[in-house]
Order: sequence, then C-alpha cells, then structure tokens
Amino acid sequence: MAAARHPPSTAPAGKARPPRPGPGRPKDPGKRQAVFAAAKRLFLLHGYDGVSMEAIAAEAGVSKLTVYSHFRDKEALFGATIRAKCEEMLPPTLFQAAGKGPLQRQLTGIARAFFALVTSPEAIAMHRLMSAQGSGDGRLPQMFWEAGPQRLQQGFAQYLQARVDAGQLAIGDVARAASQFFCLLKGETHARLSCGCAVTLDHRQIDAHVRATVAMFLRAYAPVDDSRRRKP
Amino acid sequence: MAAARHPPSTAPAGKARPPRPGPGRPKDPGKRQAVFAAAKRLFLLHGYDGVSMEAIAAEAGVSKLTVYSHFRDKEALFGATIRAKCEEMLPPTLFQAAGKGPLQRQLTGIARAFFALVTSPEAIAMHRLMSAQGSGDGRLPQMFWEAGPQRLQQGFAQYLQARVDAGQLAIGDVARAASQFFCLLKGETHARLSCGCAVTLDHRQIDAHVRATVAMFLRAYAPVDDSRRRKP
DNA sequence: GTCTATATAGCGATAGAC
DNA sequence: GTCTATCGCTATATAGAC
Repeated sequence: MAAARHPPSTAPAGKARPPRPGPGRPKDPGKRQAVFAAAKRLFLLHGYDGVSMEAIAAEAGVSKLTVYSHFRDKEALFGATIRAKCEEMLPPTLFQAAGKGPLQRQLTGIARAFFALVTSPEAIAMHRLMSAQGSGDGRLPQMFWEAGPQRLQQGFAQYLQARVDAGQLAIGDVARAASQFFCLLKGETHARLSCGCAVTLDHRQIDAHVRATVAMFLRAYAPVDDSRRRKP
Repeated sequence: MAAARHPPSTAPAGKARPPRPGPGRPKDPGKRQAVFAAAKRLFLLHGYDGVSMEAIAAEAGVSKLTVYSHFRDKEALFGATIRAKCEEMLPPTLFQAAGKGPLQRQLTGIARAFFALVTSPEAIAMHRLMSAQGSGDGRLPQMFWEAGPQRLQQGFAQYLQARVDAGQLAIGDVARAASQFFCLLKGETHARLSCGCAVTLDHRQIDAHVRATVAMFLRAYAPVDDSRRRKP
C-alpha cells in the first residue's frame, strides 16, 4: 500500500567493494551481481509492485540506468531473480543421510528439516511472491513449482520407495504418499503464513506437529503384519 | 489502514431506509452495490495494485467521484470488499446433512464438497489475493482466516467430535485431526493453484484423490475394534 | 560504461459545475 | 448527489555529460 521506504539498511559487512576497478572497464564488473542481490532481497520483501527500479538501484549502490543496461526491463529482472532463487533455495539432498536408525526417527528427522524449510521466511516470501503474480504468463509459476516443491517431493518419493522395497512400509501409490506427507507437514501453519497471518510456534508445538504427522503417516502406511502377529 | 469508520457492508435494518427508491435524489441508489460488485470482481481478478479506482468506476458504470463518495479511499473499499466476500463465500452449513449413512460415505461427501469449494476459481483468487497483500497491516488476513478456513475447520471438528462420542472414530486431538483432514484434502492441487500453476483434474482424478484422503484418514483414526472383528 | 537530469504516462484524490 | 476536468505524486524508461 504505502510506498516501500527502505533506507540504506545497516549492512556494511557484506559490502567488500573497495574502489578497485579491476576488469571494470571493458565490461560488467560485479555490479550486475549487486543488482541481482538487491532485486532478490527487495522483491521477496515487498513484491513485484512494491519495489521500484530506483529502489533496486539504490540498494545495489548503482544508478537506475545501470540496472537497465543489464536487464531489459522490470519483468526481465524479476524473471531472472525468480529463476536464480529457485536454484539456490533447494538444498543439495535432504534425504541422503536418512538411511539409518529406526524408521520413525528417520521420518521425524526429515519432517523436522522440511518443516523448517517451508516455514522459513524466505520460503514463505517466495510462495507469496508467486501467488501475487497473477495469471500473467503462467510459465514462471510452473518453473518455480518444478524446481522447488516438486523436486523435493520426488526425492522423498524415492526415499519412500526404498523403504517399501525393504518391507518397512506398505504403500500402493508412492508419489501420492509423498504428497500426502508433505501436505500434512506444511499443514495449517504454512497456509496461515501464506495468507499473511502472523503465527508463532515454539519448539514444543513444532515437535508436537511433527510427531503427529509422522504418527498419522505410519498409522496409515505401516505394514499390517505386525498387528496380526501381536493379536492372537 | 485504519478500520472503516462507518460499517457499511450489510444493510442495517434500523438505519435510514428510504421507502421511495425512485431516481435516488435523497441518497444512494443501488450504485453503491454496483461499485461493490465491480470491486469484488476486479480485485479478485487482478489484485490490489492491478486495478485502479477508475477501472472500478468504469466497471460499475459510475464516475470516480461516486466511488470516493461511498468509500473513503482505495484501502477502505478493498477492506470492505474482502469482508463481504468472506461472508458470502462460506456456505451456510456444510456438515449438517451429513449424519446418516456409513461413516466412509459421510466423509467422502464432505470431502467432495470441500474440495470443490477450495479449488474453485473464486476461492483460489481469494487465497492469492490475501497472499499478495504483503504484511501490510496484518489484520485483514487474520479476519479472512477466521471467517473462512477456520470456521470451516471448526465446523468439521464438531462433526468429528460427534463421531468420536458415538464411538465411530478414535481421535485424541479433534482439532488437529480436522486440520489434517483439510490439509490432506487441499493437497498438492490447492498448492499448485495458489502458485498460479495451471492444473486440470478430471472427475476420475478428483475421485481418486478424495477416496485416498478419506482412506488415509480412516486408516489413521478408525477404532481398532472394527479391524479386530472384521479381520479374522 | 556509468551517473545526473528529464520525458512521458498513469494513478489516487480533489475542486468546481449541473 | 453526481459528473467533468485537474493537481500532485510516483514510476518506468530514456537522452545527454563524464
């Protein structure tokens, strides 16, 4: 609503930029990256309409024309920003180290990490940014989804398939089960955060949510053989 | 930012009600409602920044000043629009007629209705609109959440509690179970739609999703007595 | 190649005429 | 009470100087 006022924030540590021209003359120095970093931060903070090219230039410490020299227009800069964010936000592999210990502990560890990831301010800002960009072109949201959530989900589906093959889980549709697990885990918290509702969870509440999610998943997909053997 | 000084949303019964609806000399004819309807449609379509007051006036068939005579400014009109949408979008009672038949059928019927509701273009537009409005004041998202999703969820929690009391379900935390059911049901489809990804589901896929959700829920929360009696 | 200054346009909100 | 015309402001994008 109100114009985004962001005075030069106090971040002197990250500005290791002495007047060293170096390879500056012939082409583009690191200014392009400065513009890029500024665009990432500001777009995630205030949305597409909430930030002006002048603000990006000021944040990057360059002039407006420099921004326009590196990126054709505002939309191009935005698209490049989103693509870069998609690639840098995804952790290398979340399910690699999770091959030992009891199954419940493995799932709990994965769930904890995933919940922390999707409820992080950065992820929420990203999600809201995609939601905000109305059905403009429609290619950017698809790209975001495939690079972010879908990739995570496929990785988890592979992990689940391995547990199924090992006889630790009884799942008919592994992809659906992975989707269910993630949707349960994001849960109400993610939905509220996406809408802009302030929600604060302490560690106890997060733990209860994670444990309830894993418990429901295991109750639904644990092999039935155990219960049969214990009954008679 | 501040709340509307005069709550004009719903027609007050005791307020000035001109019995002569002629060419509206004394006060406002139905033009206010025309502005309101135009605002609802355009805001849901293009978002807050995407629609101008002039566009709303043109859509309503009135002039800009008429809009300003009925609503103090753009934010007031937006807030009133959101509040009205919240009230009109919620169905009267979704779980009233669901008291007969097998439990699985009841849950399936509820799930089908709820899924159709939350994946409707109107609901998705509403969701995206709330997501788009950055952490401006933060009171509007909360109001939306309480009037929309939370109310639905509480109604479903009451329904679940009745089934628990009847011995048809074994649920420790009913509110959590309701939240889980809804999150499972919204599922990947709602998440993708919220991000702007185009996703098309035919009736077979919707049916499969609904049945999988109900099945998982029942596997997790069905009383164990039934399985004992039916298994051997 | 980069910065200062500017053109152009659109939006929100208002002053006066019918 | 409602419409036409307008002010003030901001943002995108560009033209010329170092």
